[in-house]
Amino acid sequence: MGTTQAANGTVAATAPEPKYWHLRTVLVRALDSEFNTGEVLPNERDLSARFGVARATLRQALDQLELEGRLVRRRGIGTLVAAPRMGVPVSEAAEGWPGTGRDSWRIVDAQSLPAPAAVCAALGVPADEPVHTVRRLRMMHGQAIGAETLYVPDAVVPHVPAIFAKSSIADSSRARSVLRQLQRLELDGESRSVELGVAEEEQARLLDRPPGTPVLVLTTRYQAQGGIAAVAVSTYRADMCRLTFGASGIVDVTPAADPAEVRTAS
Amino acid sequence: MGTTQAANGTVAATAPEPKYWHLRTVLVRALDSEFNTGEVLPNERDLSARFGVARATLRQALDQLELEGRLVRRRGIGTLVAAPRMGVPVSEAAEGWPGTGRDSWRIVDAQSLPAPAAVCAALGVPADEPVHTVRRLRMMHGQAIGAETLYVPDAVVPHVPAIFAKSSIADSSRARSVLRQLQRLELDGESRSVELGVAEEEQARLLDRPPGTPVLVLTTRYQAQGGIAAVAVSTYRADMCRLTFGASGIVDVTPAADPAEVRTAS
DNA sequence: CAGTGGTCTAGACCACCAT
DNA sequence: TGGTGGTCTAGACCACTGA
Repeated sequence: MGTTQAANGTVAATAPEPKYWHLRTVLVRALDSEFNTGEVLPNERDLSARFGVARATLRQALDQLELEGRLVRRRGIGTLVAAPRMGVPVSEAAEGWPGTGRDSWRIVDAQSLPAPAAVCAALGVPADEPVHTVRRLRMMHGQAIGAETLYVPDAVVPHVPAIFAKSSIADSSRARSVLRQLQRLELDGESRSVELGVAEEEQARLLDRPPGTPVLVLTTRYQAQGGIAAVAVSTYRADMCRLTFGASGIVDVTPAADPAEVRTAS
Repeated sequence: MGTTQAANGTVAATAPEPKYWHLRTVLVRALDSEFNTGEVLPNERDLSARFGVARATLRQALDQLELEGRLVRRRGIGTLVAAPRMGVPVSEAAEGWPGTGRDSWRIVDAQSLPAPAAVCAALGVPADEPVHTVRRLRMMHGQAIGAETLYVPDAVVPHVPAIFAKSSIADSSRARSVLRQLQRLELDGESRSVELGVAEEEQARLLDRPPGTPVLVLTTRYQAQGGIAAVAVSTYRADMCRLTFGASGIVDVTPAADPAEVRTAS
């Protein structure tokens, strides 16, 4: 019962370990030793019966494992053992100006819109001034693993056709124009930050996940012309990604394996 | 009811938004407009009654907000509005060899132990060879926000007193000796990666949080002497931290404010 | 002690997928 | 159509905090 009763009958003063945490531990061991990537676990009702707990309690344990990227749950299908997370390079060498390196990005669209207040402050533009807002997806192994919104003030890319500037019509050719102009600028440096977030409706849709999905939010400030010329806010699926920074010559500590099995499937 | 009924009476084919997600949206708006950092929300039973949902459903919404770092829940106390996350520098300039910059670290202990298999592989040592294992806490505003385990092979720090080498006795003077030796080495570069994890018992205890707490796992590979000389695995509290990389001259996009209010308060 | 969040239960219904 | 995970409920008890 996850109880605190010691063998001799005295009450231990330690910590009454929650059932769901104990369950998680048991499942971790099982996953490590008895299951392979892509295998289907018994369904939740069977599992909860087998462990003698309520389904809600079992689900609490599965929630943890999913947060850790060890499980993938698919409605109507079952609970699968996830492949190890992929390493996603976000280092200088791999990117430079967004889209420089031969990364796999898929442009969604672009329009001219007022940016969030925090972004405007960083860019040094008035809070209500429209800026080029480019949205694109980071693809890996044929999967959308991240969604990025790039904010670029008009003044930074003056040669973008006038038809596009100030227009709020979503268009992907505008996106290409903005990115081309950006790449001509000399980049002084970048600074990045990472934090945990949850996907709101918009991002969730782009990543093909339900709202509330945990994501790693990567904010990049591109420095050029003596100031911050652009800001990118990228949300990466926390279940699938390990963001890698710095010297690109080095590879991972975590086991390589071949990703894109469970994750890619269907 | 978070229903999908359209105004004209037809059934919309869109998505039946879950109650807990709708609740979260409502609460986010309330937090943004009507609450200040440190304020106490009504208790869960009142809130769930007020919104006409079961307590479990309300808790699902609060779980999301806690994951986003907007709320702090304290058993026996209540649910408080959290301060904005702190920016935690993990850039080259701020660190170099661990402990170089005037960061606030608190040494816990050190011993000689076999490292995890993945770490051994990166260091290029046999899986069962003991390495110096230094544990320390990253402090900020008087709070432990991260716990780090640093792995250093004997060969990299040959001048560490022989009493320490190969000894598995936990000791903080050994830690200082290892760190001193490390800082004398010329550092060629570093590579880092960040992913989402949950705190196991050990880390959870160090961070004064319950097991299962979401953390950002930062893995750093220090390159020196033509190879990887040391590996550090740091776990930062995801609710409190935004990890910042790169050029240290630049500050945050996200609002500064004064952290260390709710978070610091006992 | 009373009040708070944390855990757990047993059951219900829904949305989705394969067949 | 039957099986899966996703949502939601109403209620119970526990662990911790502060007065």
